[in-house]
Formats: sequence, structure tokens, C-alpha cells
Amino acid sequence: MQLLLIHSDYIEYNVKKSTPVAEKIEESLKSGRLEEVLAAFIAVESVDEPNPDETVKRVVEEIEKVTVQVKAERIMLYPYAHLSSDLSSPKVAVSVLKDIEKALSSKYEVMRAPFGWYKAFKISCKGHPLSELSRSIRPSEAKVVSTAGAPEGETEDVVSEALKAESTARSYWHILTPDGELHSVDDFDYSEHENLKKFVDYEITKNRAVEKAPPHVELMRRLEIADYEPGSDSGNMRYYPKGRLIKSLLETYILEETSKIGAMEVETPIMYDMNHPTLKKYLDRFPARQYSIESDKRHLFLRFAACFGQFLMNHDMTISYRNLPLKMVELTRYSFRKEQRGELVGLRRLRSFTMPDMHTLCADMDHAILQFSEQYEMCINVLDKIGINIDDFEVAIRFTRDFYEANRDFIANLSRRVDKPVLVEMWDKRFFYFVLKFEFNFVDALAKASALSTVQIDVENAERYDINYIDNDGEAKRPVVLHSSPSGAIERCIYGLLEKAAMKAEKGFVPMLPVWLSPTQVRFIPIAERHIEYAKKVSEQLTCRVDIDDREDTVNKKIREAGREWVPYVVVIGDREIENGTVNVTIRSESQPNAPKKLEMTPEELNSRIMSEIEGLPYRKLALAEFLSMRPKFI
RNA sequence: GCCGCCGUGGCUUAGCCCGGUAUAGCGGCUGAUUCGUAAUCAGCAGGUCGAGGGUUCGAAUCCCUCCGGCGGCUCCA
Repeated sequence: MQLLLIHSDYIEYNVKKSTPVAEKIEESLKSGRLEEVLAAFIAVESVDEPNPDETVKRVVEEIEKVTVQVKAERIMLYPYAHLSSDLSSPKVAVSVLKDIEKALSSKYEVMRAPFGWYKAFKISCKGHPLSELSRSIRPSEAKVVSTAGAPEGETEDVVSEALKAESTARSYWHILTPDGELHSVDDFDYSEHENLKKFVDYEITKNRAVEKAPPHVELMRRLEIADYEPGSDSGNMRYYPKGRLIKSLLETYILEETSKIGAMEVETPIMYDMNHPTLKKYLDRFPARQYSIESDKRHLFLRFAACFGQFLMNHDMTISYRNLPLKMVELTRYSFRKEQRGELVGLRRLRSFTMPDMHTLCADMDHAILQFSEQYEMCINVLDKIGINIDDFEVAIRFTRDFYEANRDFIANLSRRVDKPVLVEMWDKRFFYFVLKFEFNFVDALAKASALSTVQIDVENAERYDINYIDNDGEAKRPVVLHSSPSGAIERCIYGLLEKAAMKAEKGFVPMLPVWLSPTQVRFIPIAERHIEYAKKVSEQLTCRVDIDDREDTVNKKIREAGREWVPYVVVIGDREIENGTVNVTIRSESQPNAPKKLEMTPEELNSRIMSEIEGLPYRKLALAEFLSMRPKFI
């Protein structure tokens, strides 16, 4: 059975002439019209003959599923022999069609175009991504496969052309070394580049051996950063105060950095009209699945990046060559991608996430390449400040062969800058909207890789969105557009930091977050109740996030808990401190398991030490009560 | 989405194979203790055993469906 489903404003047909296999019909069936209809073009095939009932059952299920999905009200069954070169006998075909009609008509308004007639027909396809679907239904396998060549299991989703293209794209993989040489992926000596090996395995050979849960999942909960939210859809997390604090600091930091290079912060809607002509085409070029929502009249989808909003804005702007490069940035809280269930993991892969999305309009390719280099540099620095260093990620650079031929030196420099070999993927032709992109891929405790920062040179969307600038000769010209996410998803940065800490712990180091991101920077532990007041007084001399463990527990227990919370500086306060005015500080970053590094210093010294560590980075106050006795438990 | 494993008070968990409404620790509350660097002691409260259906006199336990989590496939910020 071959099935072509088209969600249409209307379909109408008129019988013209009978063929030798025509079924006898009443006059009233010689023409028909349905509106707001799912048109099902059907070819019954010879393979359906042995078990027509099974075919009927499954095709009915399939049509129903799509009908519900697109919210169609009516169904037109339309025999269409041209879908197959291996048709069943007309007799079987007619009986199958009648059975389908019977099964569906209990629930929907169904019309069946007569079999075996030449018919004229008019159809008005709605044109949203779900509006055109094809299915092959094969007996015995009990599986539905798409005829469009998409992998199995994707047929029920909105599958963009870009997703399909990706499965047919031909990639050539190489390792690019800082000297500019391309090496074979198979023969390259990875002995000094263990992580690159893991990354290459992950990207290409796809062999994975681990069966553990990723460490960050337990950590994000234990540290009360984030958690699953069963009341929402999978992949939509809740963030506790500490998690919100960390996210907020990261968001602020990235916006500050993009502002430094002249990006203008904007805000655009999170939902868009699926039938908007420009967006529809763009949907087809972006490899992601969307959440779709039904509004009163419109069929909307939730954005998966800030591209649309900014491009639509660019379209309406008057831009002079003097304004270039023109940068706009938005922190998308949220971007939505309806990833497949099995792809979701903790904070690594989500269905809603926060991502800085910056776009740069450049006069031409030369300028774009210049900007690309600058932003490559910025991404390295941003991740470094966040706490993810060059050693923690692997670089992937992807480009078309043409681009490579024209820019060999430039590309070699990308490897030189990080001073290590990088993975290269080269396409013999352009499948996507970009000709060049890089990603920084974090390789986690289980040898899984995920992209963080990325910059892409887009040669397609200026045209698609009709974005132009006026050059000095007075002519309107198309800019080249850069897409950039300096840090990648904020949640994924947190995932990276937690995984990195877990890997350190595994190697026998004491795990912690960067001081500027630690929810508590200094914990005061008064020995007895009478020391609380003094602790409070000293804490006021510090200009960072200090809290006081005033609970009625033993000092030992409070120390242990401060350690479990990864507090960078722990200060025990008792009679001695009151006497000599100093504080006894345990410094986590210099401690080893079972060997705390303790230092006696004045409150001023402690404060200036911390100030120098967080200098130039965003700061926010405590996200929770200063006194631990006042804090609720979230987990 | 497909395949596999898993789902017991807020958290970690015993019991499940061989059906008889549940075990312990942490956390919470109350009391005692006011303590100098990785869990002070005692008492109390807290569970429709992920949800729904089925088998049975009886289901946490056996069967089915669904939901959620993890792993694999696939995919990405």
C-alpha cells in the first residue's frame, strides 16, 4: 500500500471518463468536494493481496493518526494508481478502499472518489510541514516506512528537508593538525589526544560502551540546581534557587560579552505562524523538530532558535554599509526543540533550553570570515571564563569542499589557534544553509560529546528573508549572515561544569564549581550558639555570597555538609576567632580528599582573595536565606 | 520514535523470582546535648508500593496498557 496524505483547504473532483476497470457508481458520486480535509491518495499493491484486512487495519490507523495530528475534520479517499508500479487487482483494490471508508466513516466525514475513472481534480495544499506526508505500508513487517528516504521512526514527526538531507549527505572526515595538514581519521595517531579519539568515535564510528547514568544527573539534583518536572513534557526542567542563580549569572555574563563586541540585545516572540511563507521555507532548512500549538485560527510553532525573530526584524530595518557588521543578540529563554524521547538526558539534551543566539550581518564573505575569526576567539574566551577550557572540549569544523579550496589557510589557523588537532567534516556539496561552521564539543565522563559554542556562515537566509543593506554605491546588497552561540545552551554549560567536576573527582581531586558560579562562596560555621552573632558580624565584612550554618548540629556535620555542597571557602568561628580577630578558612580548591587545606587569615584578606577570583564577572546576592536554619529543602 | 533495563514515604532503599496491604537509614518534627574540621543521642510523624486495567478469596509481588527515568539506535545548542 502506498499512501500520500495531503492536508488541504479543499479538494474537489469531477469524473470524466471510465476506464475498463471502473466501478459502477451512482450519478451523485460523479463529482465531489470536501473542505478542511485530509486527502488520502491510495495505491493498493499486489503485496497487499494475501492479507487485505491487515492492510486496511493499518492504513486506517495511519490515516486516523494524521487526521488527529493535523486536526482535519474530513477525509477524502482518492484511489491513485500512479503511486505504485506494482498494483493489486482492481477487485481487491476496490474492496480495500471500501473497507477503509467503512472503518473511518464511523468517526469522520469521509468521501471516496470512484475507482477506475479518469477524474479531474483540484486541491489546495495547506503547505505546513505536516501537510504532505507519504507512507509505505508493507505487510508482515508491521512497520510503516516513509518513501521519502527518512529513517524509520521519523515518519510521524515533522521532518524537515534538512533532516532528510543530513541522512543522505556525503561527509568526508579528516583530522586537521595545527600545521595545516589533513590526516586520515583512521590512521591518525591519537595517543596524545585521548579526548579527540573519544569525540571522533562519538561522531563517526558511533561505538559506545558505557551503560552508566551520566554523573551530572545525580549532581544537578543533589546540589539542588535543577530537576525533572513530571508535570511538564519531558525535557522541560525546573530550576531551584541555586540553579536559577547559576543560570542568571551565566546569562548575564554572556550578554555582557556580546555587548562588548557591539551586539544589540533584542527580544522576539517565542511562537510563530507555521504558515508564514518565509518561515515555512526556513523550517525546511533547519534540522530540528518543533513543538506545534493550535491557537484559535493559526497553527503556531515554538521557536527553536532566535533566527526568525531577528531576521524578520532585519528585513524591516534600513541598514547602511556603515552599520556593518551589524550584530543582534537574544538570550532565548526558551528555545524549544521536540527532540525524540530517547535523546533526552538530564541537562545535556533538553526540549526547552536557554541559548544566546547572536546574528551578524557582514558586507561580504571576506568580512564574514574576519568576523568568524573574531567570534571564534570570543567563544574560546567565554567558555574559559565559564570554567570550560580548551582542554575540556574538542573542535569540529565543517565546511563545503569549495569553501575549503578557497580558504585553506584560514581554516588551518583555526586548528593552530587551539594548538591541537581538530575534527573536520567536509561535504562535497552544500546541504545546509551554511558553508562553514565550527562547534566546540564537550566530551563528558561517559565519552559522549555535545556541542557548546558554535559559529556558522550562512549564505542563504539573507535572500530568503529579503535582508539587504545599502552599499556606498547606493545599491541594495545582500549581506552574509553569521549565526553564533558564544556559549551554546546555558543548561548545557552547567552540564559541562558538573561533568567536568565529576571527572575530576574520579581522578582523586576535590570537585567544585568556579567561585563566581558557586551558590555559596563562603560558609560560616559557628561552633556554638553564642558564636552566631559574631559570625554574622564578620560576614558583613565580606562582599560576596556568605551564609551561616546556624543549625543545631555538630561542627563535624556542618563541615561535611559544606563539603557536599562544594562550598569553596569554609570558615569555622569559635572563641579563638573572637579573641584574635582572624578567620580559619578551609580552601576547597587547594584541598585534597581527606587533606583539607586550612589557612588563617583576616576577613579582609579572605575577601580580597575572593574578589580577585571573581573580578570582572557578574555577581548576584545569595539565592537563599543567609541562615541555613531558615532554608527549606528542595530535594 | 524503536529496542533493553528500571520506577516502593521528601531522598536512598529491603521485600518482588516462590502472591497474604511493607524494611531500614537519611531528611522533617519533639526533647536532650552547645560541641574546634567529613554524619551526637532518644522519641514521634510520614507510604492509595509511578498510573490505569486484568487474573485471584487476596496483588508492591503475576499479566496487559500507558506515563516517567536510564542505556542503545538516531540526533543536537
